[in-house]
Amino acid sequence: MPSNLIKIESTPDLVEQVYTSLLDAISDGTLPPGTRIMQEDIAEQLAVSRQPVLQALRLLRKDGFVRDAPGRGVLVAPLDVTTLVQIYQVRSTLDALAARLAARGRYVMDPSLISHGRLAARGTDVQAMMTADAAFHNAIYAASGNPLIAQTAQTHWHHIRRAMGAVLQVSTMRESIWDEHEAIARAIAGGDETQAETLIREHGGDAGRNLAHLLTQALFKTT
Amino acid sequence: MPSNLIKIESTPDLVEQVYTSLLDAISDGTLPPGTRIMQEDIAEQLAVSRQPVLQALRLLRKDGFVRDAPGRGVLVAPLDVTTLVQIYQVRSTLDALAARLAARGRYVMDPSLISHGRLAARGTDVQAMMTADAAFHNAIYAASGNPLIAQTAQTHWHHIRRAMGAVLQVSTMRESIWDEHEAIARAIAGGDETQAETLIREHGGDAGRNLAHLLTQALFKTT
DNA sequence: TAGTCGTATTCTGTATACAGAGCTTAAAAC
DNA sequence: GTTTTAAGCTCTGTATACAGAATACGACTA
Repeated sequence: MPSNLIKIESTPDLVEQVYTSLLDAISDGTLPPGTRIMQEDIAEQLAVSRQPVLQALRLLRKDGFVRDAPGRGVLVAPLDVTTLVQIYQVRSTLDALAARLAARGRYVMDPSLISHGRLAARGTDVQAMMTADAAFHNAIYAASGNPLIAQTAQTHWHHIRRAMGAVLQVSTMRESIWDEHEAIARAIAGGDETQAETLIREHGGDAGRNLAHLLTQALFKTT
Repeated sequence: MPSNLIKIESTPDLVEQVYTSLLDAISDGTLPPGTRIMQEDIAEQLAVSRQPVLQALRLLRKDGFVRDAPGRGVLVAPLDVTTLVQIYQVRSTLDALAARLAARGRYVMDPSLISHGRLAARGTDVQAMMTADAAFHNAIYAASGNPLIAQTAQTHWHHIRRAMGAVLQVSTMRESIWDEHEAIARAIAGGDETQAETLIREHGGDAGRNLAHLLTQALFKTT
């Protein structure tokens, strides 16, 4: 029996659902930093018992999205610039590793990733810009052949998305980053590991400094 | 009231205890790869209910120490060389980042870390060797000022420890690595970021290749 | 009026109870 | 004898129940 059937593995798993639901709410700002989270509230809103909520919160705590408020349950983790800079440091490094590995394999990227990105960058849909950016970087992670990179970066991505949402500035996603992306893709396809690594490291450094700067301003403004 | 009392914060937290207990057992080989884990067994052995065990297993799954065996609960993750190489890739990269940051701060390492390491390397206590090695690298992580690095590396450390246990070879920890360590420490103290990064990257690459090689042999031998 | 003690409420973490899904085994049919 | 089907068992995931800890509020005292 050849059977090219797709494996079925959609176990609903309430914990997983609660996890993604809360993660989305935290990432997109529905649950702002500092919000106190009570298990019972969440459970009621999602129409499940407290049990899956408890477990999901524990996972979120491990990822740094919520933190303990001893005696008062958990809080949505505050957004601070220091943490963001640290995340960017690690992310840029992993990006560099992924780019090097992808270049070693002379990975040729789908050109539509870049053209779509340019298109989004010229528009006003911030959501689309972020999606295109993520797609570009995810392609490199996948090409690296090391799933650990993608997995780690995925978590970072949500943190960054949260910071971006707080900044609200479209300028974060200027179109010139797609020139950088294109250069990176070229270096990878050409097998120039050093060049690819250098370019993506600068790229990440710029993005990190930029976002940190904007976030600082945003936090000052509201204070 | 001056009160120099130590802050009390030892919440026993059964989940945490079960987590570390299981993690230790997996890391040191008490629970070998492929072992089937049943919640009820663990709960009974640790004299807790199934609830904390369930949550601890979920955390371990997120870290990659156990994996789903649909319909049969969870299994201790198998040890395969590919995964180990991937872990070393990420770990080496993070080490390089940490070394660069530490060098930027011209961090001067406690010399006893190295002298103790040399002492351990000359002995036969494998446990002591691994502890000394971990202490050296952790010092660099701490000096980097980026807690995210230490946190991620901590998980990797347990994976590596597991592989080392399977290899059982003392030669893994040859004394010459402490020459490398010393050179790294010197580069960091001298503020030579590039040198520190290069050295620790080679160091990690060597260690990774070496361990992967030994693990391959060990796995073949038992098969 | 201010401070301190006590009580009540609230929320978490753990234990027990329940229901569903999958595997195993045994029996029956071809 | 082999294959298929059905029943029983086992194990997980979720819900409910229970107990402990911390906070907040109110009353009492100085």
